[in-house]
Amino acid sequence: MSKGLYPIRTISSMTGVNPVTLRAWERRYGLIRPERTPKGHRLYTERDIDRIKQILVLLDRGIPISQARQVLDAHEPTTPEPHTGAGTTEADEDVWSGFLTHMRTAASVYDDQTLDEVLDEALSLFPAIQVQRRLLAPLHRRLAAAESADDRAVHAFLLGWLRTVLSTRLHHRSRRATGPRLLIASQDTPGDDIPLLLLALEAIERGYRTLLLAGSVSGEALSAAARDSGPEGLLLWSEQHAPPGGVSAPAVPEGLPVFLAGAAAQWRLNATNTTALEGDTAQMLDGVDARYRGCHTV
Amino acid sequence: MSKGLYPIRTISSMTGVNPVTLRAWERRYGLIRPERTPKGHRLYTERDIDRIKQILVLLDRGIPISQARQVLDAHEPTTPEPHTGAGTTEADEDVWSGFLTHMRTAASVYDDQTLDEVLDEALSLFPAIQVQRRLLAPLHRRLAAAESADDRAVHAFLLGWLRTVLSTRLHHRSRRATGPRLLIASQDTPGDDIPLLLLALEAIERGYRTLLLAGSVSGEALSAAARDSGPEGLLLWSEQHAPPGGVSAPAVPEGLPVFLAGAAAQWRLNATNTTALEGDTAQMLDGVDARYRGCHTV
DNA sequence: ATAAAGTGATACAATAGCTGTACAATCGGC
DNA sequence: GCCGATTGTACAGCTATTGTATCACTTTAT
Repeated sequence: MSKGLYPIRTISSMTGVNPVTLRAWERRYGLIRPERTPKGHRLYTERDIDRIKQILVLLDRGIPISQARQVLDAHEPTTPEPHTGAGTTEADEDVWSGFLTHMRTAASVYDDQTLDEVLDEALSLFPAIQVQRRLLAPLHRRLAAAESADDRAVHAFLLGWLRTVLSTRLHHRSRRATGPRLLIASQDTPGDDIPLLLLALEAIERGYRTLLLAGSVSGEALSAAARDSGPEGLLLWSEQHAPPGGVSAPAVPEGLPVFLAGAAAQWRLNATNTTALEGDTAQMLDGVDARYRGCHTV
Repeated sequence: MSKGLYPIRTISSMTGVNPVTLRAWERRYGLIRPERTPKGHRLYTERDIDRIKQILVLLDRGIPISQARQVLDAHEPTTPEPHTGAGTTEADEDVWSGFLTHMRTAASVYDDQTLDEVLDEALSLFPAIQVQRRLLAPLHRRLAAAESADDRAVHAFLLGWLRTVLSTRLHHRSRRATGPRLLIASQDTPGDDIPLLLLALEAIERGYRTLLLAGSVSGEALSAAARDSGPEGLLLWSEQHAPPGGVSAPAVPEGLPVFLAGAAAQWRLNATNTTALEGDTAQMLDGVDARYRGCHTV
């Protein structure tokens, strides 16, 4: 598998789709979102090419381009053979649990090559956000509660792998976001920052620009960062059941919205402008979205 | 002189690439960095010719010249460049300290975009191993001793960025290695695993296959990993001044060489087959090399 | 010694890319 | 047939990329 980064002209000649059209698809439907060079030129990967070819198949079947995204996201399989275009959700469940089992097996023998391969396969079949929610997040949850020494070793290994994979994605994606700037920080002892990474990735998917401060960040340090990095929101994650500095939020610039996630959502703070986020990653981000709706283009 | 060294005109006629263009590629993208005569004339090796031919293939595939480096780097795991110490000039020193200042400034305003850009520039001028040793490692050292709240916040930010950058490199490179398998682990509280990442990267550069267990790994978990992942060496990093489990090394399979690095190098263990590693990252790996010399192809 | 070739720096032109707006063809519903 | 929505494409006004030309020197080789 040769990993290349192709400019739009190459993609156009390989797929037969006019560059203008490719840009229109991206702008209007977000169908393919290639990476960008620092100056904004699009860089497509092989995966994008596959996706475009899938889209062409859909168009050929008479599916309007505006629907293509939903069809793709709902996992119209790569093998375009399904007699029913309807929801193959049961089959999907099997696919996910297959992936999950495969990955857990690979992890238990410390085989990161296989982990990579399974992830690649999942990403070629499903949109990234689904893979995060339905494969990586459950994978992490499953091993976080490790008991035996064996499991804890596997957990440490998997944590490293997950962190690498997720932070690489974060790094790549974060360049082109344009929405409100969110400072995402954790105040716990570091060690397992995967939930934070998943949260940040979800935020990026929704257009936020994120700045991640994982690990243990003291209240003062957090205040300094909130002052100097000029965020438009502060998302604080903690699994502590009480705020470390008593009942007051960290000192933040006037008017900066603060979101509390994890166990921190239970904190009773007498601060205004503070929102508690509950539920899973997606629901938390819904809460953030609600705060900015109408004020910013997300 | 088994290897030929050719001047630029020869390379140009052999590959069909205009000398001016070759110079531009070198200046703009650091694509090929030939040796130089004392007076500065370029001397290309056969390997450079191969590389140029690969580049021509990439161009033919439609990959823009500005992306060729990334693609090549992703494919060719290691460019062994052992002659390091000799060519260090005063001008180089200035360049490095310029990079360092630039990065520290960028970090202090939480500007990861600029961090990326400076890193790209450094990587276009120097081999990766040099960049690790002379830019990333010092950058990390400089901020690890942060005192003020401001500095600690910046440190947390930089730590995240460094971790992402380093682990991405590690992830990419580790696929091709074929040497002895090293299990690299830390037994400290997690938080700052950058030294471990730097160590693992250096190991990869030298051809080892590495398996990294960062974060706090208990002795039992470590034993389990050492048993199940089938390593040919165990490199243990710790900043604790005494081994957590008393004076015995973690139970490892019979005959498995164990290396101790960091403060752990001072541990007095009554175990055989144990080597203490001192000095900087490169010196530590020299110690590991010595252990395997003649037994394996590194 | 003199010509040929190399060096960095700067500049330039041709091509290609970006965003945003506009427009025309097409399609489904009434 | 009419109307609005959909969708591919065109164009304008910029910016970016990239191969090459040129200049003023320096180095090398005959």
